[in-house]
Amino acid sequence: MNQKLAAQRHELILRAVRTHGTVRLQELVDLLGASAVTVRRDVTALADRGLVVRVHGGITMPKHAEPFPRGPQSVVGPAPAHPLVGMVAPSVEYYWPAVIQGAQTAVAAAGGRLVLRASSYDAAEDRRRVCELLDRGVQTLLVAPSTSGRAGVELLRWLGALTVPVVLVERLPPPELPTTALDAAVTDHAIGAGLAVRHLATLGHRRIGLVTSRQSPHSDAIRTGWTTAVSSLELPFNGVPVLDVPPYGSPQWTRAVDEVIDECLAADVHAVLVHADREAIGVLERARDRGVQVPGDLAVVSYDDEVAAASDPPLTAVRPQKHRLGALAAQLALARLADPLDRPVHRVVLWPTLTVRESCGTALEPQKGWTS
Amino acid sequence: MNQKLAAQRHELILRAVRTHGTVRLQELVDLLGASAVTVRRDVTALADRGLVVRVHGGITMPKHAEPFPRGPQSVVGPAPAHPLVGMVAPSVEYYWPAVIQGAQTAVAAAGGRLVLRASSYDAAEDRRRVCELLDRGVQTLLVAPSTSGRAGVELLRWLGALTVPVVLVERLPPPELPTTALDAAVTDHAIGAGLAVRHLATLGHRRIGLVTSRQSPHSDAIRTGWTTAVSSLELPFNGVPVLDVPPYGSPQWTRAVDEVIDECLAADVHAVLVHADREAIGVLERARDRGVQVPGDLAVVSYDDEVAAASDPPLTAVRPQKHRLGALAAQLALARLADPLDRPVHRVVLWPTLTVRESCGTALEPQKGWTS
DNA sequence: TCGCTTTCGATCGTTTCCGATCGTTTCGTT
DNA sequence: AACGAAACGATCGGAAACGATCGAAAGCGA
Repeated sequence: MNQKLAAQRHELILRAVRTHGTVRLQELVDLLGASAVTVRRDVTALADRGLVVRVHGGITMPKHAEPFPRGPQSVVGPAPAHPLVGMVAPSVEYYWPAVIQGAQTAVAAAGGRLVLRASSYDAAEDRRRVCELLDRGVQTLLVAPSTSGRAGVELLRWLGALTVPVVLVERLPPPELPTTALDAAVTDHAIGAGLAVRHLATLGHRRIGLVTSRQSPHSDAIRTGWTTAVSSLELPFNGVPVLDVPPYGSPQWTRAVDEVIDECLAADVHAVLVHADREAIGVLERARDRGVQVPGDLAVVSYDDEVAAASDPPLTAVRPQKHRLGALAAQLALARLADPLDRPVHRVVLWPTLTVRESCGTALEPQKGWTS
Repeated sequence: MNQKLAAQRHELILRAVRTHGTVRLQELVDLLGASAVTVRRDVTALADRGLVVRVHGGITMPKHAEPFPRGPQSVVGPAPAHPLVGMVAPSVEYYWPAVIQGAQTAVAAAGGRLVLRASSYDAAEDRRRVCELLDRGVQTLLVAPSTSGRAGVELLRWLGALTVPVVLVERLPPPELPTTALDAAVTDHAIGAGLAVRHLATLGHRRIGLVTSRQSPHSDAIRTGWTTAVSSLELPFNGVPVLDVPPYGSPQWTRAVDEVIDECLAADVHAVLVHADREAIGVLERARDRGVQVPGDLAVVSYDDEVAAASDPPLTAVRPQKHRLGALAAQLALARLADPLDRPVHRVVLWPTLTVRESCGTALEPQKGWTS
């Protein structure tokens, strides 16, 4: 017929699925006079908003709970005796080993087996790894996918449509997909950053800097946590350095750390939160080389307590509960496996803890000019 | 008939097996008009999901499992032999009985005992009840305190400083106390409201009203959920009534409901989300008295599926998982009791589910044409 | 009018679904 | 226990649907 606006097409699609219950995509093409790819686009848009459900070859109404309050039909046969659980972690070098061990422990405790595939912060590779695991025959999945960009949204959409239960680890569905009904276990890194800021504040610091490493998916949360804590404690922002540094060991590394130390001291900032142990240790090393006293001249809190205890001086560190998080995610998956239908979506948030060591100095020297 | 979508076939198969109890595969071939191998594939897929049970030559209903198939799980570490768990609920008439029962079953399953004290949405009384329970010797507490106002903040601060573990139920610390390190189990009422709005939208409504009851602590969350859903679905706001009504049965009740109905019909709004079953049932009654057809003239979704099934017509309702929530809170408390120090703060969020009944007029008779 | 963004459509390679065939297994009857 | 009929599982090929990419057309602001 003639050109229609997107909103009109959506309305017609909804009307059709409403009256027929299920509609074939080809029928929509005839009905709307638009091309198949356009109809597909419309349909995915509606599905993202939770108004229809995509099936191969067409769409149906969203399926909700049965009107008849029948007894828990739940158990699909008792939970398998030896469940095979798959896991896709974006890295096995940094942060994730502890999470993986936690999941491993929990799965083993339930008499099952965990099969791991490593990915590399890339949506396409994440998907390939998941496919491998499905071929391998896993009954449920723990995934920490890349959620950024269009590919990330696409991946989440795909994960949400799998037939095996999926639990997101340290990830939440992006805001474009508000109704993606996946269980998730995450750490509240913003709270963690807040813990560090508050600790430094109780030690008497008022000007507290922040150093994050580029390309970490948690940096954003840490930055917002730092910001809200600083503002809710009514600490000053202006002049306080907030810096990104390149990866530890890269060519520009030393220069970047020097810059951090210089900017802090120049801005009368004697306390910093540094994201990631490696980077914090690097700051410690460089400070020692240059004769900057830690914690005397500069108090340092590390975010992410991997090797912080072994530094010199030992680093006070925010400790995400990675082992517990992994175990929790595995428990969520196993529980969902035992009751895939009636069980509502679970979203669990763990707080990090703060481990106080020596890099902040226990005592606060009496501040001059302590006002208001 | 001719070609059907996979989802349609699955639906028909489920319907057939539900009405007949057991179906021969050949009957399904005739019913669906598909080849035997296709039917077999469908049946296999359904059996994998646990929806039917395969037998030679056909399928049967899955045998219903025992009501509480949950095994002991997730609680790590030795818990006290017979823990005494205290609980303070703000009401024992509305919403809370199911939560209390859930906590009761979980505590009993762990070999402990639950001691309940009822309060009444008042911070001072909440505190008195907690004190009574502490005198009674409880080892851990489930509390749903009043969090509003200065008294609420004060109460939360006090709860956070108690020596026994405290788990908040359906409450979070107020934003003034962002670091109050209490475990909590809450329902995401905003998501629940979104579910209702989306359901009405798929049924074709674009102007969707909202009726909340005053003085309910959940009303705010429901209102924001309604708002975000309406805006993310690009539904209209202007002219759509958003109303507060006095408690059901109060003197102004009838007048308020009349006003709701009048405003809706005057604004061309034929769908409303009503917070709380009682109020929704009141709307239904008044509509019937006045000759307003439900769902013909006005589709109603109730928030909070207590008695919604028994109304006339039965109400489609958003169902917070109260029983599970209570059980979850109790498990959190027991786990904290077993490991009071290292265990990080746990915040668990449950999504409600939507139970579709008749008050919205699903209206679509899905495909006749098969024998009964 | 130009340039930018958004929206829609055509094409192509890939995936998924469906049906036919064939050999094997299971059930009921003798 | 033996037999035949029905049901089952595996494999293959064709057809439809899907996703990705690119390009054209329309809307919008300067």
